[in-house]
Amino acid sequence: MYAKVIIDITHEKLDRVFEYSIPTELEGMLKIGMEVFVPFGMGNRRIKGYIVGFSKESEYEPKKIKTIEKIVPKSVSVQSELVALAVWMKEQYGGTMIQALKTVLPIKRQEKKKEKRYVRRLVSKEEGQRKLDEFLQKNQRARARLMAALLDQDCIAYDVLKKEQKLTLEVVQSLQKQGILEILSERVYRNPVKEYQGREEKLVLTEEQKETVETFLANERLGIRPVYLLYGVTGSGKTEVYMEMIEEVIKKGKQVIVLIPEISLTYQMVMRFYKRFGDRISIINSRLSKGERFDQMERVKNGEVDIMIGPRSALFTPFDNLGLIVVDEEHESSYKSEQVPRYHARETAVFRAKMANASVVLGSATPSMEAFYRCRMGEYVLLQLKERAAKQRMAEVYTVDMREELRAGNRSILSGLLYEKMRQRLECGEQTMLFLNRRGYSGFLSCRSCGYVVKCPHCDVSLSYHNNGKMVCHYCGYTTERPKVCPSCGSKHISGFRAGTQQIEELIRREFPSARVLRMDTDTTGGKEGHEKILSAFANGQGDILIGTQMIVKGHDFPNVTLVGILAADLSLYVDDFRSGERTFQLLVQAEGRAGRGEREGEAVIQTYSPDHYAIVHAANQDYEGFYEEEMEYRMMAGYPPCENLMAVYLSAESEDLLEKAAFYLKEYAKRIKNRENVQIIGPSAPYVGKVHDIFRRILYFKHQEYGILIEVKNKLEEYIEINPGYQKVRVQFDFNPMGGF
DNA sequence: AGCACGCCGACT
DNA sequence: GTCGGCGTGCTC
Repeated sequence: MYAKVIIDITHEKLDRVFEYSIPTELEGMLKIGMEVFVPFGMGNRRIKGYIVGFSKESEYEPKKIKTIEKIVPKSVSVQSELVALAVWMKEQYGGTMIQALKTVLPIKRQEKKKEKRYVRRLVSKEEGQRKLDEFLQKNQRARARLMAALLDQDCIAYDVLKKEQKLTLEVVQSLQKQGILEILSERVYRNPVKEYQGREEKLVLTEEQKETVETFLANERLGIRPVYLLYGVTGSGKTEVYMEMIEEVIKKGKQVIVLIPEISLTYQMVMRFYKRFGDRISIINSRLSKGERFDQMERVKNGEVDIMIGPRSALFTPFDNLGLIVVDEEHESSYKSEQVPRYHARETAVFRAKMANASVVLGSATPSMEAFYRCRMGEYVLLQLKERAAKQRMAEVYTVDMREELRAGNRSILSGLLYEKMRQRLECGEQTMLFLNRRGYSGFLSCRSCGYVVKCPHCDVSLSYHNNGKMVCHYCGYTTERPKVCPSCGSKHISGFRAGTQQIEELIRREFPSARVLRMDTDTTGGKEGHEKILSAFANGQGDILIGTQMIVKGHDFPNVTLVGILAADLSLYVDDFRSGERTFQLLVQAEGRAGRGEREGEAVIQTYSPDHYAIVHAANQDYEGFYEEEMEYRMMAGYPPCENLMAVYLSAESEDLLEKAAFYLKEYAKRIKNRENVQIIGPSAPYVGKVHDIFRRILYFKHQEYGILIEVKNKLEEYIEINPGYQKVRVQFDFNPMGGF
């Protein structure tokens, strides 16, 4: 029996499994995920490693195989659980073991050890110069390089030296011995939760909320820990329900992970948890530096934390007694990783919870087709909140057919109805949100005469027009001047499509000169702080109208908003993707849900060119189940998830020729292996964006009812690619049940 | 990452 | 010749 071990040294070259034999005294005691000490290298240094698998036969020369020394004392089982999770992820989503392990154990000792080392010169410039001459004379080139660098700059980061001057630690240490320099290390500890404003008094739950919590608690008492789908309309107080459940779980000494989509990690949300649970919570987000994240993980390991809140990576928090995982807004596409392994945090949460015997609560006002389907199949338990927490009515929704507006002679972006309603709001001092749906759309520049569209020369997408007169590629950042005449036909009639948030802002300012207008999109707001500022300004009543894209739909509660206008509701409908209907429905319902959260009732106006599309009709009626049924029919007919499973294979290469060959042969190979299982193969096709950064891309799709069959196909293809040298220069990635990731 | 091996210039 | 420093390659 041999064990496959990953060595705990962070280095590309060592990023693979090493085989070790198992001594008799450890036979039967070793499990996947355990930490063991192994002899490594010619000096047989004792190094920690992780067991990731076993095999009867060795693939390596048997006489060179060494033996595992022992199990690391009190090696926590947490990590073993996470390594097992990585094994599962590798199998489910493709990629290498290292990639999976790195996802699951993102910041291990590396950060601790690194602590960011600096090298500082101790001797005077003159002394240094003398040393430099001495090194040069002795032909000690590496030392001379180091000395020269230190004369140039008194204090330099060690990794910079290593990279730019190609120096090794040994060289630095020899100068340290001579007293020429010192090695410093720096460590900052910062808790991202800044202020503390006293405890929040527990809100009184509504009957519905109580019932929901009671169901959870009853199961909990019986030790039944299923996956719940908490389907609650917008404003029904799902967070209150989570907090109630969380409190119960941590009372029993267990820990909780709360996943939230990156964009809704608002200050407001964090403070709610903080007020309720104090500093036993920890938050990670992408703005945190690696060191800060490491500190948070240290707090977890020291048992200082019961609740971890964060985006999908928070799922890998090393709790050793996990009791509950909450996935808020489970339908959000940000739960799907865009890097290998392309895991879905919802599914992965369900698996981790199963391993740890914990519950899962998925929450959404517009559940994903997957989650609701699983409820219908009896796999998940449905918990429902049909009413808003303060009994407010849902917004009254009006649909405006923009084609009719045009026929009636209105060429404005605003329909007559929306204009009129906005005017009323301004009069009575209530707020309006204008939501621009521009998913899969950017403000491109086109020629009215010949139809030419200005495109990026490196990527297969149209360039976006920015206010400063520049054209920018959103994929590679390529920037160019806005052409004055059409590069193709020379016509002067080349102009932008007037539908960006900027254009809308200008129009609104013209139409309502007295209104205070705020705008929020990626261009205007410098990162998260900027968003926060604009949102809280609007919440504080420092604006009458807020214009924005997807982002304004999330997070903040705006009690004074009584009107939501949705512009170009159907723009997201015609994206080439089987989820476009679902995504449109979700966007619209979430946007409608912003209206009427306070005391006054809300209204929403949907402007669309396809008022009869079922996604828009059901969104206007705020009828989730109606939408679900109809969407499900389509998915069933077309064989899309969740009825069947879909595996996308993304291929990319610099040479289009090579790429096409690679795709062709991969398909041919797949045909040979899959026949007995009746797997449907589609493609290869060029994706919506066929070229990025001068790298060409193709997609192959595999469809089958059984996820397991697709995994088999994946494993075979991975093997084929590994063996076949023709794929050296072709990147291949697998994406199961994709969410538009290529 | 760390260790050995082999190469190369400098010094005795 | 030998010694010490430096670059390279390997680690089950």
